[in-house]
Amino acid sequence: MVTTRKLREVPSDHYNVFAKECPARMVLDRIGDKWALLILDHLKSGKTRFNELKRSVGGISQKVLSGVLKTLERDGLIYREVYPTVPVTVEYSLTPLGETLTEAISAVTHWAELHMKEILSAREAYDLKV
Amino acid sequence: MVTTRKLREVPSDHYNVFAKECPARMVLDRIGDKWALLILDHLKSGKTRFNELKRSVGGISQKVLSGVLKTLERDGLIYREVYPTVPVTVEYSLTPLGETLTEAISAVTHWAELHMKEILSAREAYDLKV
DNA sequence: AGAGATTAGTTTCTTTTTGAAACTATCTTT
DNA sequence: AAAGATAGTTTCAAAAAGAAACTAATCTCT
Repeated sequence: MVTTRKLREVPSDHYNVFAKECPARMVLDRIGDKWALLILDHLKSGKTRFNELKRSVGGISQKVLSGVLKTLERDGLIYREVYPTVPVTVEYSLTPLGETLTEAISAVTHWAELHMKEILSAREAYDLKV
Repeated sequence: MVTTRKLREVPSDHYNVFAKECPARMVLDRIGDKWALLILDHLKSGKTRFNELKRSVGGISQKVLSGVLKTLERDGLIYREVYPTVPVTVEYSLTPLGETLTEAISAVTHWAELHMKEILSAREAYDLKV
């Protein structure tokens, strides 16, 4: 026997984000990323175009935005609709599946805004000690 | 005028995770990270030691685990307690502030486990098309 | 007594990812 | 004619992550 450790509840089919090889972990690898969180959270406010997202999500590069949107689309979390206007228009929006995720995500981003002060003062205290 | 875009509600003091320079964003930079999410989520089950965390959070390297724990401690989200046993014992646990975050985080990790199948089939569908 | 394992990390080196900037292509505006 | 907008891709340098070895003190096994 190696160590005694508490096991956590795992839903239905033995999926477990803590297991490196579990597909659920691959899912978390995608959504557990600040850019994905911000993009999904922003899409809650409705269809958004590429450059609009780039302006809204401050500091993201086009390359990363493009990449994250691609994987979110592949994972069925967002739609990508192309309109043959000139220049071309591309609209991104949440799929029903993506919508089921945004509540959880908003809770996290909202938490960040809400508890910022506590974190900043914790940092100050820590930096004084060390 | 640049573009018309919907503004989202911002809590109390004009903090906004979408703004690159906002301190709330720095907070999200920390917690919007798969390793931080997994570590915090795991700590819900109680005090945990370094190597126990390493075993539980599959695939994390010691270097990264050590680094993430350090920043989580600095941000006041976890405690680090050292006991002068031999060999030394170090226990990590959630602070009250950290506990306020774990509910939001569990929602995300739990979502990953719950909706894995939908995501996997979305991927298959996408890969067939492209 | 020496080998091996344990603790919680750090160090070094390689590989991967990220970020910044420039570039594409087509059309409209100045 | 040059500039600006669209939605990206490409290229290159910098930063981060991952793998593996190393630390130091002590206990256990042979």
